[in-house]
Amino acid sequence: MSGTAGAAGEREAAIATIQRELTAFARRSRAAAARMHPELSLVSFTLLAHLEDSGGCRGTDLAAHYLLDKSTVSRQVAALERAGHVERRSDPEDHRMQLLHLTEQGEQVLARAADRRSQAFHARLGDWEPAELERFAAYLTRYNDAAG
Amino acid sequence: MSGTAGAAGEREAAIATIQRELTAFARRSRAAAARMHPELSLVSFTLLAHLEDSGGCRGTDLAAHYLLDKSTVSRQVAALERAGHVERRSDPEDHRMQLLHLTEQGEQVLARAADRRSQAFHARLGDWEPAELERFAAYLTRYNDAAG
DNA sequence: CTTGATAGATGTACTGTACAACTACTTCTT
DNA sequence: AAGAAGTAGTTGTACAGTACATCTATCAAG
Repeated sequence: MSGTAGAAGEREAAIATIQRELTAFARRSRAAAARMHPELSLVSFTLLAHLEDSGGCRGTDLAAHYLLDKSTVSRQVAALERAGHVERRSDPEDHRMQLLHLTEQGEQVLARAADRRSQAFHARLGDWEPAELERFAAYLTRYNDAAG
Repeated sequence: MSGTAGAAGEREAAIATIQRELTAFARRSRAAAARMHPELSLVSFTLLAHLEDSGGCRGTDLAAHYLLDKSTVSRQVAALERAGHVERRSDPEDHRMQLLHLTEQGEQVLARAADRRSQAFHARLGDWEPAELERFAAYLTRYNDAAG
């Protein structure tokens, strides 16, 4: 009896820790990104990264992928265009939509920000064993898949 | 040679995955909190939870702990007070500072939000093995400790 | 008693975000 | 072919969260 109660308690405790630590991380992330690469907010970084990964997509795709309102994306993209990081190309087949793609400058800015992010992550994970990294990566992926 | 290159590559890949998944989580967290408990934003929740954990503290302590500007905390606390979730008590020893503590209503609102958060986490982690939960919790704690 | 430190509030400004209403275009239906 | 319905994107408006600079009140140390 006390055995199962103890096991349930450990389970509770582990979940509480996960909740607390993930929340702490979430709280810090924007400010940390702002410190790491002030020229590119976390959201801008994410959108540019998606454009790079996808090789160009529409605003609607960004909105759907990140659960953002299309107006939010519209303004973000407008700002990124103003900054010279993205370009829009009208589709001759369908004049409603515009394909967004990175400019060369956008690629460079993204690369620099990605580099600084990567350095920060490497610094924090530098002394982890390969097997630990693999497991952590797998756990996070599994968690996010369940959340999304 | 190819052996070490492969190991380094796996390491890189794991770190990249961790980076991607943590970023994805951070991006979603605020909106998720807003959906989960609309009456208490992620930040408000965090501040109330800290007041509960600490059993009452000063605005400055909150600012230091969460790396927020004191003006931000001042306004957040003012809003929480307006909502009836916290009360301030002047210290007769030092009239500069005010001890913040939860009201009974604040405790209830916090408890409800915490409950809904907890349910969401349990739902996502329900089918994890105890050993997996322990390791995930330990990894997150280790990561955050390195980041802070 | 002045000087400097500390706690907090306020003025101002900017970012990210949503919702609603609008325009422009495309596709479907009759 | 004409009108209805759907889709992509923009714009008006509003709000939350945040920072920085500045101000007030208080305390502490010389």
